[in-house]
Amino acid sequence: MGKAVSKKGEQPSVDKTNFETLNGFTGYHLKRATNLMMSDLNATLKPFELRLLSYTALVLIVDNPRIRMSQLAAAMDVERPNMVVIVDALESRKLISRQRLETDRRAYALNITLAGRRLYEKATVAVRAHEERLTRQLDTQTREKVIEAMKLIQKIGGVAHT
Amino acid sequence: MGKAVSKKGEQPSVDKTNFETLNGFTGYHLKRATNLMMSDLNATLKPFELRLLSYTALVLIVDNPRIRMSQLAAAMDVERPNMVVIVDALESRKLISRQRLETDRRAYALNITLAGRRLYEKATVAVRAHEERLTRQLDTQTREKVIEAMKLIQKIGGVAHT
DNA sequence: GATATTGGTTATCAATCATAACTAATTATC
DNA sequence: GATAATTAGTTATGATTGATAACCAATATC
Repeated sequence: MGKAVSKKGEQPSVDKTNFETLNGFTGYHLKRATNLMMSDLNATLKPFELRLLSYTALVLIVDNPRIRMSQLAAAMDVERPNMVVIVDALESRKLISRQRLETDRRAYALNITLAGRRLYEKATVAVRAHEERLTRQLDTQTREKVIEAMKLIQKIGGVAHT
Repeated sequence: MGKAVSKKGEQPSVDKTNFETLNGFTGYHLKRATNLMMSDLNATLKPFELRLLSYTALVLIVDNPRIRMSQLAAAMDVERPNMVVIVDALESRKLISRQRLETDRRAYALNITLAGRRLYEKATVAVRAHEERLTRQLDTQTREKVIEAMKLIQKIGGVAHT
């Protein structure tokens, strides 16, 4: 941390930064907090050799047995080509399995393996601890309110859609 | 929560995706909402040929006249090399000015120009409209609570610190 | 006055994300 | 029932972003 340059104090900017305008923006606070949480989450997942997207895929596969890749990609808002590399990595570690669908032989049914489930369990314990650690200062009611607020924001959808 | 899981484990995944576990994570909702807001923000700034970082830099320069590049970079959590290109772009559009400090001739004092201030004003009107649009469904009290919660999360700082 | 540190810069590299184009299989159209 | 259009997955590639190393000039430290 580089601080403590208060010799003369003639320069207000050298001293402390004024965040007045930015502090008025909800999006600003959201982004800062989210960046922090995501960085901490990735650190939390590192011991399991997982990252945000691979962990999310694991979770969704656990919660949605036999999910297809395209559905997974849509659920995660990830382009299909990028989904492939994530799924490839998980499969090559034998955490999930691809299985051709009899009903549609283009598609794969993705399933968690035993090893995958075990990793999922361990990682999820760590993720819950990470969540608890970062939201400890928020009482349960506030946490609920925040989640509700985030859901409302997502419902609106924004104006940018190209 | 009503689920459409009617049959035996046949193909619930083809129907609707189950987000049960993810929905339990605060970070998940935060990230989704933030992604949406940032995407909408960038669309909002596009007509002004600004993006998140260049707009943020403009704001901080307006609020902190004569700020130095390094301080700006620290305030924005941006590496200095990346700050250079942002400042370069703003300066080449004559929205800000570099001025050598007499007290420290290595550093520059960054200042907003008249054109820069005008663009800042216009862009900020648009950004406030964007914020209003995306948080309209939240009453003032909820908005305050969300911001407070985000500040608390940032205070904790996380465990990841390379 | 030699050494270390800081502000800014350049060049470069890794990671992330999006796009185009292809195959194989399925569905739609006539 | 042949042909066209669409979909699932894949490959290759490109754009954009963010981080690192090394450098120069100026200041600070001893």
